[in-house]
Amino acid sequence: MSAASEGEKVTDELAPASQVTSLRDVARDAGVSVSTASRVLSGSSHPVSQGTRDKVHDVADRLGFEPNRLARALATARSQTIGVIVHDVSDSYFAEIVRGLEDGAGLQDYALFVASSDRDPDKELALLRAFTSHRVDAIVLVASGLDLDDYRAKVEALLARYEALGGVVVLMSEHSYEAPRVFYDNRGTTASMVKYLIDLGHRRIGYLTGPPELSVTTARSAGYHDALARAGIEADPDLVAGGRFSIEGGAAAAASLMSGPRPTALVAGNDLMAIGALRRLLDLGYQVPGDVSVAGFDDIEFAAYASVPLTTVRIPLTEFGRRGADLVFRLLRGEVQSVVPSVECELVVRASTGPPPRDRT
Amino acid sequence: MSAASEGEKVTDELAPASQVTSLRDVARDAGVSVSTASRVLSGSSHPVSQGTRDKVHDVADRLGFEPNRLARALATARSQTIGVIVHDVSDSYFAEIVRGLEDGAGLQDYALFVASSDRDPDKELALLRAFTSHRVDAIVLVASGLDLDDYRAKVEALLARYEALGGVVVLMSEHSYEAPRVFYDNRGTTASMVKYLIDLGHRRIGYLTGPPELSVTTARSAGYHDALARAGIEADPDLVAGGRFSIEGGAAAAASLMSGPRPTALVAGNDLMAIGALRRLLDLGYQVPGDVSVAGFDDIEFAAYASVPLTTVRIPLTEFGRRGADLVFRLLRGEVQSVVPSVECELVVRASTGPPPRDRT
DNA sequence: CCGATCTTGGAAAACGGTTGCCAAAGGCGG
DNA sequence: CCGCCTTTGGCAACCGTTTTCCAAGATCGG
Repeated sequence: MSAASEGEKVTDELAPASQVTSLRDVARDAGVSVSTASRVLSGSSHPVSQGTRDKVHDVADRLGFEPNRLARALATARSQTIGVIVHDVSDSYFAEIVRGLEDGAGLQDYALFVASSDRDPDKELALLRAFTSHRVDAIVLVASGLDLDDYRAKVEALLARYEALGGVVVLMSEHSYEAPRVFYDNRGTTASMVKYLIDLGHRRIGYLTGPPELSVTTARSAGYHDALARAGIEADPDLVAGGRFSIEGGAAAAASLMSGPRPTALVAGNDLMAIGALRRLLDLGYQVPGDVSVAGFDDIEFAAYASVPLTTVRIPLTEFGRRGADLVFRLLRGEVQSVVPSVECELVVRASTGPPPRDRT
Repeated sequence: MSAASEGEKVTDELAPASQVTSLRDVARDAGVSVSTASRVLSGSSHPVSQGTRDKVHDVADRLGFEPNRLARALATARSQTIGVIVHDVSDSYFAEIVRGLEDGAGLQDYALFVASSDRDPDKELALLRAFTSHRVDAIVLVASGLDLDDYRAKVEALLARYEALGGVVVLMSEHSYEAPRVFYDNRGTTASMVKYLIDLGHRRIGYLTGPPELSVTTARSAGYHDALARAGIEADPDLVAGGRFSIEGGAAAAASLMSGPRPTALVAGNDLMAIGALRRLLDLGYQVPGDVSVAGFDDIEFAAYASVPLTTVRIPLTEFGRRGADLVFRLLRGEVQSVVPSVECELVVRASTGPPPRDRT
């Protein structure tokens, strides 16, 4: 029977080889050309009859076909990806923003690359290069810019090259580079926080500031000085202590201020610092807000659950992220050139602030 | 002079067109073939003389050439990307793990796609499909599996298809799918937390459990029951209250338990729930740990800074993430088939737990 | 001084899609 | 019944790399 097996050649059914199913397979099975299959599956505007259309879809479903986006990207020059650079994803501020970006991107079937720069210039440059190499359709910088000259020049060169390639850049923080951005008012909002404390009666207000090289540090602490100036209070340099934008940074800065000029209120550059300050003050035996008031900035989710519920400035972080994504897509569609949508912030008064203690004006 | 301009044809210098510079440009400028340029720039093992090598590198640098990874991926079937699915990036538990994954991936020049599934089966399936489509080299599931039958079947089908494509799957949570995973002991560790409270003298210990359909919920609450059984304490179903794995979920569950069976200690399914419970208990006028002790699980960064510093189980989240990345690469290199590296957890005792109140055994 | 061996570099075929251009077929009015 | 227009679908080039296969030149022992 099956003796002369050698001769038989079933050319047609030969080698599906358990390989990944490609458009070619779908086309073959559906009895159409690859072009037609592509047009059906990729939502092209080229007309294809309903019958053919159904046939192709059926086969694609049956075969579990998943178009290779790498190939598609190569052909269309659109990768359907966005690169996001944050300082640290595990920092709630950034994590919440990323969440918003992700939601916005997901709606358009875009995927998000997320990377942390750790405020390291070299790492940031490397990330920029990597994203360029991956041909992301947009780069979103939510990490604040660094005020370092040669770093700035390099970033600008890289971003320019990236944009020349057709990429879109969106800024979500203070940055020297010129690009469309979505923002909120760091300076003005910090000023209103400080004014709020002044109105409560505080005169010796300390400020816990972030790393000096971050652009956002500059903006926020400018707000602190604005408010003091407007109230006619002379700024005392000793009332400002710096540290990293972290819990430990805040704790250390608070401790140093308390062992020195003894302010009646502390405004922190962000919630993390405020939370650290709070804990340290309590550990040192101070009452909050009885002896000293503490205020933060950002309103991360935990602000309300800190040692003492924190008075802070509410930035709608997730919404902010979503706005970022929206801006990206509007730019990709060529709808806008450089709008600057902003997001409103508001003071959230919780338990950590109150009037200054009686015994010391 | 330049009258008969039509005729002149400068074929050579015609249209650089300010386009993106490709390998072809580099090759042309360096006076070598595209293949040679590729070999130099992509670290191929094919021998190329040092002279040629230098020439190519020089030109590449001068032109600011960034290889198109999409094209490279298409040719090599390696995209140098990893897809990560978490429940929610803005949840510290996941954010810290993602950070570890990112660090590990970055070391190998891999980029990370991060997406949140929100515990929504459909969304999770869509993400799986999207990652497949983007041809990520690995998919890491850090979101816990859902115990829903037809969802499970679909996930398994999708993952199988993905693996058939050459992809690697790594699990970082309780999941029914069979794949290499890195884990920690949810059940045993919860049991030791509960035992710790029993040893402190507690007998009526409440448990704040997560959503029943999550595999991790099952594992952790099993640990709670193990410890009770071992101590010969009869489990009281009324001492278990469920809720979402969130601050609000914990607050609500705690409130319901206190208005009912009045436990002397509360063990939460995770830190978020514990933080919510803590706040609510304080608001209701209870002393923690005077009236009731509270314990969490995970040791997210904020655990130490909650309303009362939280006793909890420390999972080295960032390290855990890094292990996940390591496993991915070992699998990609074909070094291992299915190891199950684990990470050690330890009890961290802070201020939120103590002996039960005197007046009630 | 010659064939064999090593180096080095190029041509061309993938990888898996998209799309401009063209042709076949079907529908239509005259 | 015929020529023309409109659908519909196929061919083939292209996106930017990698890699296989091959050839030319250099090196070298005999």
